[in-house]
Amino acid sequence: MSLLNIYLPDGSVRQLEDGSTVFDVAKSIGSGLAKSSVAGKINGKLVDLDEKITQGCKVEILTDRSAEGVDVIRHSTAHLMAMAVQEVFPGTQITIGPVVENQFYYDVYPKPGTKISANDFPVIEKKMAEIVEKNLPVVKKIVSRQEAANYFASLGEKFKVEIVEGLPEGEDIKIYGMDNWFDLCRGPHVPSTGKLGAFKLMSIAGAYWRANKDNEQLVRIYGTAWANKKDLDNYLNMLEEAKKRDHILLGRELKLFTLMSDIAPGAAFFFPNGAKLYSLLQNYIRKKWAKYGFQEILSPQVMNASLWKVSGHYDQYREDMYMFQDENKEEFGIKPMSCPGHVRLFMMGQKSYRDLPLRYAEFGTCHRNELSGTLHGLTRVRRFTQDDGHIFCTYAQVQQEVLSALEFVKEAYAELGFHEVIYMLSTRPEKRIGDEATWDIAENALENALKEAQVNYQINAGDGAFYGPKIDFKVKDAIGRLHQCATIQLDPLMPTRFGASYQATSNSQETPVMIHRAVLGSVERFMGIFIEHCAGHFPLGLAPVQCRVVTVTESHQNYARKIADYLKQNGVRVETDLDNDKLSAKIRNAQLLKIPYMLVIGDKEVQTETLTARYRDGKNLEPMSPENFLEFIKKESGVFWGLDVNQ
RNA sequence: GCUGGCUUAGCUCAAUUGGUAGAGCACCUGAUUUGUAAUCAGGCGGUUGGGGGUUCAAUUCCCUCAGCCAGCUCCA
Repeated sequence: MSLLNIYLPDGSVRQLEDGSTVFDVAKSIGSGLAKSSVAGKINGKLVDLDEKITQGCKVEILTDRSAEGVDVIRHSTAHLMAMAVQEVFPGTQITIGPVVENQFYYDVYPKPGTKISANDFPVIEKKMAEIVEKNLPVVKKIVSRQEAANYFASLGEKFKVEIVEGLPEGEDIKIYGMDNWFDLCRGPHVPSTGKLGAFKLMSIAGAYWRANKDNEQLVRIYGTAWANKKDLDNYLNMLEEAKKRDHILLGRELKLFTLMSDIAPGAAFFFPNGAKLYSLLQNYIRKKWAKYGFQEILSPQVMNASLWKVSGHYDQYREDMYMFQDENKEEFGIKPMSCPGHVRLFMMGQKSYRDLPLRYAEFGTCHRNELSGTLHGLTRVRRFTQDDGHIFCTYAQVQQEVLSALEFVKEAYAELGFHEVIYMLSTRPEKRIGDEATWDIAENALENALKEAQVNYQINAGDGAFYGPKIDFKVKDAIGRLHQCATIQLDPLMPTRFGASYQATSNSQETPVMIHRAVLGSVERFMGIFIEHCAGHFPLGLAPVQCRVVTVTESHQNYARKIADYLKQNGVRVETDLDNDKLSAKIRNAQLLKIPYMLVIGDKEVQTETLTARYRDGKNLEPMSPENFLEFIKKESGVFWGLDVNQ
């Protein structure tokens, strides 16, 4: 018997007997690892624990503590659920059951006349628990295409037969089974059902076979599965927490905005408090524009169809644009984006290499007729305002400009309280225009900028736009959800389509490259994410109302007004509550509005000419003079002080 | 747009098998003058999302349109 050398992720070498499996590797490292292992990787490829190792391969053990390991658990739980559904509802056919973020689903085709609803979840979950209890081994069979087709045909599983027939000829087909129940699958799966158990069925939705509405209507059952009960509970709690933070709910409670979906679906109405937050965010970005060398411009809301024809949007996105004809039957469109207008503005007058890089920025309010089913609160809307910036430059300048844009994003998100940002470089897609040399230059420029900025980034191969590569950003919010906001895109196409040019040192006319970049993405969407991120407890500097003066009795009104006037004149966003309610009621009302500071005014304060500030966490500051409180507010507001134009 | 679920007062929700709607909060008025999350009393408020149908009778059953929610798809 010979020995096999295998390599572990840390680079160390280990020797195992010929015929050993991935599980044996785990055992050789430690019994704890073997116990928590659910699958493995050989040379980067996901495999089952019983997969045989080969000479010189790289082996990785996936435990239930790793993200990939938990996804294996989810996938196995999807199979478990499908098995249970077929036991509870005999005659149901199975199709596919993939893993999605934190969850899994399985599409099933119930026997005609059978209706599966969320009310059936307890029964299905109970059946699943029984199978887990039995700790059935998950067995794998390698069969030929014909064998697989025959097997599923004998069960009347026409969807499975269709999938099998679509697989390439000659390739081995894997089927996984528990007891007498088998499903076609690439795997890997957990070794036995005892590894499962921390799951919950979540929701039910309709779907079509192969996502085509002319095909059979399937029932899609969603569930979530985790390594253990604690992780499951954490996830369910996170969902509960997310519900409480829902920006639509908070938008109403905090009097920020309202949705009048009957008259303006996908477009919000902002109350004064919401409009204040909106303009504070805009002014914050304006300040950054100035710092990073952008000049603010304004472009029209409605432009002739000829513009959209040149830009390509007319052909590509006309259905989603608001188009209309004027009295001369001339066609116009409300802008779905600002880029073409910015290119046209760039083209006005002569441009020289001395003008580059030229950085234009605009709060571009755009309208896109998004499908009704996609609309949601502030995060998916038909009317939105992008903090849109376009840099016109030479290829030689791209790297420096991208680096500067990266700094912009990094700085802004840190200041806005998002401390984890994921950077992704999306490279050339299959369907693309432009020559390979240009793509090389463009991708290298973006990658070099990422390296120079010293940030970790992932590469999303093939996910770039058809005209150029891009850097996308995902920010993590307070409860761990990722949101895509900022973007930096390289675009040599748009300037070319419009024939934009500048005069180079060689006296020739050259086409500039264009960098699209947005930091917030859209003010609306960012606001929605921001509301949920801080659960309505806005940082002092961005709170629409920073403090509310509350009186103990009517006799304190004059002094309270004096305080409020003083703070207001000095740039603090302050309001008063001078009603004859009990102090406790006033505190409660301010608390419900999540106003950062309540300034309590009673006999004590009037006599000593002070105020007692109560923070929304319930703690009082030492009584202080209005002057000292003003200084305190200024300091606490940090970079956000002075953004309010009405101050 | 597609699939499923849903739509009752500003908000959160009630209303037996079909018998033309109630409560709390909010709001308004009055009383109360109060020290850190709800003072008391009275009052206003609804063509039950719009339209159509079945029925002696529809919030309830059916059709249709709109909107909302969860997914799908999409996100220039």
